[in-house]
Parts: sequence; structure tokens; C-alpha cells
Amino acid sequence: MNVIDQDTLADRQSSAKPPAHELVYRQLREHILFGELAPGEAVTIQGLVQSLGAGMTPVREAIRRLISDGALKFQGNRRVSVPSLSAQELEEIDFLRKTVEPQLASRAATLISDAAIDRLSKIDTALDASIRKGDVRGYLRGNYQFHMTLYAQADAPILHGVADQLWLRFGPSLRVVCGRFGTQNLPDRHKDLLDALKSGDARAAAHAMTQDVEQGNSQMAQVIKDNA
Amino acid sequence: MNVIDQDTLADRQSSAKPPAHELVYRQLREHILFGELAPGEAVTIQGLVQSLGAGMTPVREAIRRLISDGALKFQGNRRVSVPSLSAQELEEIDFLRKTVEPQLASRAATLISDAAIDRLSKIDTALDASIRKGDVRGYLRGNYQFHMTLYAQADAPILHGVADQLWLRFGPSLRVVCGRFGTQNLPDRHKDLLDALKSGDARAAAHAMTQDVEQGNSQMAQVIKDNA
DNA sequence: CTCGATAGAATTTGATCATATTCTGCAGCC
DNA sequence: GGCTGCAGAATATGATCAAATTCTATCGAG
Repeated sequence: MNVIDQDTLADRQSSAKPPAHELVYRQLREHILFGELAPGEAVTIQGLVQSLGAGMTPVREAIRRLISDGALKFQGNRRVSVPSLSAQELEEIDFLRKTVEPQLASRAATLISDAAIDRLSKIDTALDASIRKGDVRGYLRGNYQFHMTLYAQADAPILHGVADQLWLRFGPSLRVVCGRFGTQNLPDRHKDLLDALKSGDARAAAHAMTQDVEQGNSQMAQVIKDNA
Repeated sequence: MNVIDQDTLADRQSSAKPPAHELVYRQLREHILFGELAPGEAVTIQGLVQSLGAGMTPVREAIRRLISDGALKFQGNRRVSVPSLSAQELEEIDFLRKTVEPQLASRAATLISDAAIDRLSKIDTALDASIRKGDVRGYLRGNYQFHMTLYAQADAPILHGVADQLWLRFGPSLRVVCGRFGTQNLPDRHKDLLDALKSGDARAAAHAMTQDVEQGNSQMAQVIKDNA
């Protein structure tokens, strides 16, 4: 499950260079999360070799990792594609998100530093700007960043990893929701969340998070139903 | 997240042959789950190339997948090892297991066929025999098989995959528990579980599963505390 | 003189690539 | 319509390069 790799303090002197397979993994991951890759789209090794200018081995490794993450789907006959969520799968993801993410929010609420709250506020401000401008890509990145930054404060790497994996699974579908609905009527429970964090109210944070998940998932459910 | 790949009916005429990286993945997975690999032990690519007689590329891919699964740990400097659980990590796993596995048991209870119950009974019988004989390896395999066979009946591939991943994470540590305590006083809530399944009582199934998870995890917690 | 530390060499291991091989899917032919 | 051959893509290997660890020999301090 990869995860997160909070460098932050690392790579002194800019000397640290991640291996190629790691870079390819991150790029592909971004593509999946923030939308260049649509659900159902085929992913070929050679295509990535060309488009990313990487060798074959690193690309293969990155693809395997993402298949393990559930972000890509192995279609049996050596074909790999971006999965499109079924209603049933979304229901499972809904169950898991409502378990894991409020829990993370709750834990984070009791541990988070003022500096981290500040960072979250900044991300949320930028996110609002993206929404106003109708910048789908910016919204998706900001939203993801907001959640993951928060979860990183929970001191719960395994839960964080599971949450991350779930986001990877519904990323492409979320992108479709935005394409359909635009960025105007997107949920933003982040204000409630920030308030709860500032007052250290774990229960309120969990509640706000539940609402946020609820809202996002119901929109996705709508789109899936329409497509069927 | 790998998963499960229920061949069963597949490979007609025994003609289907899985690719090498798949085979390597499965073997390594088994080693991790059932104990050849101890927590903390280093895993080298070249070592596996030799011991498994496989090429370098398949081994690399298998290792990447298992790292994504959380079954192996990338140690920053290009080294890979079998992770040993910290008390904190076990706590997280405990939370997740108590959420996911009872849920799976519950869903399975309403969907399971008589044939599948029969299969589970057979597995459980064999498992009891392993316990009596003090056959640690047999116990671990049987226990895993019992749970995964049950979860496969829940018609919830994502939840199943998450559960599978969690087992992969605590597998090596569970092995240590057995080494410490032997197989005598191991939990066996499987009888309660089977009863609940037979009567289609989802709530009872979930409860029995919670008990089973509880018992196993508390033994692991004990061992972890002792080692510290 | 012995012990310990350290710099540099040697070895081990990982990363990447070029290449050969195998398999899948498709198109054209019988 | 079913079969055969062809093109392209994926799988798998081994060679090569780079990095990290380990080993060793030398030097200095006690």
C-alpha cells in the first residue's frame, strides 16, 4: 500500500533521488487520482514506457503495485485497465470509509498541532478558490490533500494506508462526478471539521467526517445509477 | 490487492498456466502467512531468485505487490524485510479486524449455501486435528483457509481483500504466538460460528467472529509486550 | 603492545535496460 | 464459419550499472 511517504524533512541538499519505479508509481497514481485516466480506460505497459519516458521494468513494477492497491484492475488476459466502480463496490467502500475516516479524524483531533491546523486551513482556502473557479483538477488535488494531511496527524499509519487505498479506488469515479456536476454543489464539511479540530473535539470531528463521506458517496452513487 | 483468485473451476484441461510472477507471489505469500519467514527477517531479491529458481523480474514484481499489501516492508535504503508488529500497529489492526471480519461473517451468514457450510465444517475438522497433533503449520493454514473460505461467501470482494491484507500483516507475528504457546490453548470460536451460519443468524455470526478476533489479537498483544 | 576507529577496497544487492520468447487478438483465407 | 498466420504486446532472462554494506588494513591513542 505504498504509503504517503512524508518526506518533509528528508532529502537534505536535494541529494536524495528516488528510484525510477517510485517516480513512475507516483505519476501513475496522480493520473488515476486526479483524472487523466478515465474508468474503463486501458493501461498498457508500452504506452506508459513511451508517455513517461521510462524503462519497461519500472513501469511493470508500478503497475503491479497499483493493481495491489486496487487502483488498477488486471483483466485476466494480461490486460490492465482503470476499474469503474459498480454500485456494489461503492457500497463496500462506503462502509469502510465511514468506519475508517471518522476514526482517523477523531484520532487526529486529539493529536493535531496548531501548525498542522494552520496547514489544513490554507489547503482548504485554496480548495475553496478552486471550487469557485470551477477548477476540477485543483479541487480534486486539494480535497485529497486536505484529507490525507489530516489523516497523517492521526498517528495511525495502517488506517491511513487503508483510507489512502480507498481513495485510490474511487478516484476515477469521483472525477466523473465532477465532470457531471461541476464543482459548484460539492460538499464542504471542512469548515465544521476545522472547527472541531481547533477545539479538540474528537466526536465532532468524526461526525463532520461522516457527513463529508456520506455526501461524496451519495453523489457517486447517483452517477453510477445513471450510467447503468 | 491481489486477491484470492478463486480458480476452482478455472484451468480447464490443466492447460492454464499462471505467469511466473504470479507463482512467485503466491509462494512468497504462503511463506509469509505460514511461517518460514520470521518477523524482522530480511528478504533479498537475489536470495529469492536462487531459492525459488525464478528470474529477477518476476521476483521484483512479487515483492512490490507484497509491499503494497503491507506484507513486506521497504526499509528506505532499498532493503526489504518482514515487518514485526508494534503494539500500536496491532491496535490498529485490531480495530480494523473487528470492523471488517464480523461484517463479512454477518454478510456470509445470510448468503452462504449448505455446500459451503459443509466445506467449512470439513476445514474445521481438519483444523482440530492439527491442533491436537500440535501441527502449527497445519493450524495456521487451516485457520486461514477457514476464514477466507467464509469471507468468500460474503459477496464483498473489497472487504474480503482488506481482511486478507490484514491477515498478511499479522501472519508472521501469529506464527510467533504459536511458537510460544503451542497449539493447545488456541481459540476456537469456529463451532459457534458454524452454528450461527447453519441457522442463518447474521448477528450471532458477527458476534462469534468478534470473539475469535478478540482472542487471537489479545494473544498477539501478549507476545508483543513480552518481546518489548 | 593492544584496542578501537576510520578510510578505502571488495562484495553483495538492487535498479535498469536490451533482448529473446510466449501469448493474445485480429485479419484474411479456405 | 472455422482455421491459420501475422502483428503487437506482455512476459521473462541475463547482462550491466550503481549503490550500499561489509570487510580489512592502517593509524593513532591509551
